[in-house]
Amino acid sequence: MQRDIKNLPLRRSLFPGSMHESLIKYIESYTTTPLTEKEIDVVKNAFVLKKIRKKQYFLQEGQVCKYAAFIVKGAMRQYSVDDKGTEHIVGLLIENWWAVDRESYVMLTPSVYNIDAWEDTEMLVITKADFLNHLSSIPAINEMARKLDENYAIATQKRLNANISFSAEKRFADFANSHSEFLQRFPQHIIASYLGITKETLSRIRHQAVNK
Amino acid sequence: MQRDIKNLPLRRSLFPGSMHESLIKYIESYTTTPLTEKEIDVVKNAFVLKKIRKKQYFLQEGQVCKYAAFIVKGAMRQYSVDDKGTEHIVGLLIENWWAVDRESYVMLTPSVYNIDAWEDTEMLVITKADFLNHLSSIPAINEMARKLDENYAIATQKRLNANISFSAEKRFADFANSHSEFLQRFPQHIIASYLGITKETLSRIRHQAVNK
DNA sequence: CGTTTCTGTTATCATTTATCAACAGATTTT
DNA sequence: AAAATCTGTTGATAAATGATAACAGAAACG
Repeated sequence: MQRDIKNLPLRRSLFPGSMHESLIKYIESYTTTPLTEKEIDVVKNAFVLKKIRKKQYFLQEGQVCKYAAFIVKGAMRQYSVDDKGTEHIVGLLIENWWAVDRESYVMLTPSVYNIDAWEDTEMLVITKADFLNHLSSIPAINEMARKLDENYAIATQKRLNANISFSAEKRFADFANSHSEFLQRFPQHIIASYLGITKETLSRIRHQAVNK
Repeated sequence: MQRDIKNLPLRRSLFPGSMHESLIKYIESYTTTPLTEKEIDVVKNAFVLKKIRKKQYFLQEGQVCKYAAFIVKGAMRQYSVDDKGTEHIVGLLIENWWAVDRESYVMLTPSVYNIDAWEDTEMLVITKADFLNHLSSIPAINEMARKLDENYAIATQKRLNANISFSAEKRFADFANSHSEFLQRFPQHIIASYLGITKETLSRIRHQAVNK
């Protein structure tokens, strides 16, 4: 049985400097105006360390997505489940990505997605309220958030275009080219679902690709 | 032959008040802090009226998308073209929508998409430079831009999830429910392409749906 | 007006992909 | 160590969708 995230204690890091380094680096990679010392402290205090183990839920369908999570270490997947119980992967998430259902987090509506940990995962999480109270006045943070939204919109449109335009074989080839890191972290049936095909079809596609 | 947009003259509206009303209303619908009189003037002067006729290109594959366009009246489509010359519709755009390839506009890279007018169309356009120079200091504009990106990212993810999760029949049913206005503006083969299926398949799906 | 283009339907056949089932090696759990 | 689960493959068959072609009414065009 998977345990629910709400049963786990939140706690602030005992060593505030160590855990947040990758987040600070990440933010600064997205902005022209570097963070001041004060702002770095604000960020470190606003984000809270949370660890979840493999198979544990970060978000379950029907819940409001309370946290946005920056993944420090680990791997997660975001997916919907249809009438027949089949899972459809809409996102694969690893280090230096964000785990959040933006629709639910922003609109405070129940999510149609599940997010769970594929590997033991360490995240830095923040609620919408804490974000608004502590971070929305920091220019670099806003700049990053803007660019993230922009990049996300662009990436999702590309993926959509690939799905309506290309064959399963070409979609996999493109995916293997641009996201080879995922191939090593997730098994084939997860990749297949991400591409919108069955695991059997992907297995055959790969086999054919070898003989070319 | 389709004429290219760059051959057409740009001109500022002779009656600055009349043409920009829908844009001002649109902006204010997205923001909590209303525009000041001065800001309204800045907006009216920054956006330039452009009319294009049916079938004319607003953007061609290979070009950098120089303009972001707010559609005042008319209908457009955004699409890619594959090896075989088949068009794949990635977006259908009508009044109160934006016509722009965000990736190209933001990154200044050549676009992989075409955008053309399906009906005679009136737009208010702005270059990235003019946006940065004149509008980026207006809080309401930034608030709107943020929310637009947010909404766009959410909507595209929904469409992507539908594409990897649902049958063509269900995708069309959902589309007909949530976007009935498009059914009246665009012919079936355009809708089919938007859904990622052929026009023949859509024709059969619709016929089956009647007998249920 | 006649002609052309556009739109939508239907039929036939081909291709792609899904479904179901069985299996084996690897990994995890107990 | 044994049992259970996970992962990937393969075969047989079914279902969904695409490709091609032909056709007819509607709309646009010269």
